[in-house]
Amino acid sequence: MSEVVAIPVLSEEQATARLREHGILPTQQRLQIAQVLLTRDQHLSAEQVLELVNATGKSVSKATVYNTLGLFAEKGILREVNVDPIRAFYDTNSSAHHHFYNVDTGELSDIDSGQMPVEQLPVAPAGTVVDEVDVIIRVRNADPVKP
Amino acid sequence: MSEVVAIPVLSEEQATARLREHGILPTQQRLQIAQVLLTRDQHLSAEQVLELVNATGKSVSKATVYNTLGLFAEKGILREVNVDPIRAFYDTNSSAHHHFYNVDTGELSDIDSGQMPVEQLPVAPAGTVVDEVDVIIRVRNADPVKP
DNA sequence: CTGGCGATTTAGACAAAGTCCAGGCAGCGG
DNA sequence: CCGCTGCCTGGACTTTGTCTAAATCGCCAG
Repeated sequence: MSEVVAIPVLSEEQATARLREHGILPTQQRLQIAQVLLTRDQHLSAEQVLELVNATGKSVSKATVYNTLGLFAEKGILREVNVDPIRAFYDTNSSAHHHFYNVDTGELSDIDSGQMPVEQLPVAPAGTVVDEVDVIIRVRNADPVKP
Repeated sequence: MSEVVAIPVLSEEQATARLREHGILPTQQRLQIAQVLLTRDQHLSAEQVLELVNATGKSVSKATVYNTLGLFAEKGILREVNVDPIRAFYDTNSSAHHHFYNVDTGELSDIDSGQMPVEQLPVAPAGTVVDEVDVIIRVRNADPVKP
């Protein structure tokens, strides 16, 4: 028989509220996605979201997952993180914070905001305004032994 | 008739020297790539490098360009910059510095190192060591008028 | 309740960036 | 000059993401 994995989901009411707060029309599929995503702070790629949603039973198409993640990011529910040139990650913690990226494992983790001093920003190039500041600290697994 | 564009290239001697400094065997193709890349500070995607090299007459295959850029990055001649999930950029300025990324134009520009205060780094997760710190400041074109 | 309409969703075709592979070539050590 | 090792190549392949045309949904006016 197939393995049953409990996937934690947000209640429909909570998900609906989150979407409305951000001016997003809560459709069936968007709720589906919001419910699996917004349960906790996590970093997922689009493909992972697709699998996760479909694992809950109700399936959502690939195109919709991509559209929805893009919409959520635009509306500020999610934050897109670019660390790997081959795929984007979406961070459910949309508050200002930075990331560690383990290049060996591909793991992404948040940097406690208190640990990263608010740095003084340089002036943006003429004709442009700052949109967002991303700090990525790339880390490697420490060699267990070193001669 | 076709337009003739002068592509500045490094001399073969200089390119050879740069490769040897970094412990890279200077083959025909690697020199070709080094000569067009290392003439000045620039930010290029792999596809752009491919076009650029082939525009000089001597052609190099796609696989070799990818392999070589990866090798150069590993050996510290280039720095890989991830700003856009759909393609990687290679920065010929390998010294420590950060970037502005214009999300409207896709333009990447260096941040003068004096303008970006050396921030105190947070402690890396257990079992890992810091490899590199990337700061990307995303900017948008300023709206020319705003009521 | 019913019709209509714009927004949303869908499957699947398509595109772009990058990787892999098997075969051929190059250049160096002997 | 020979052979070994590493390098290069074209082309097939993979992965991630986008596009399209058609079906469906949600919701309001009548």
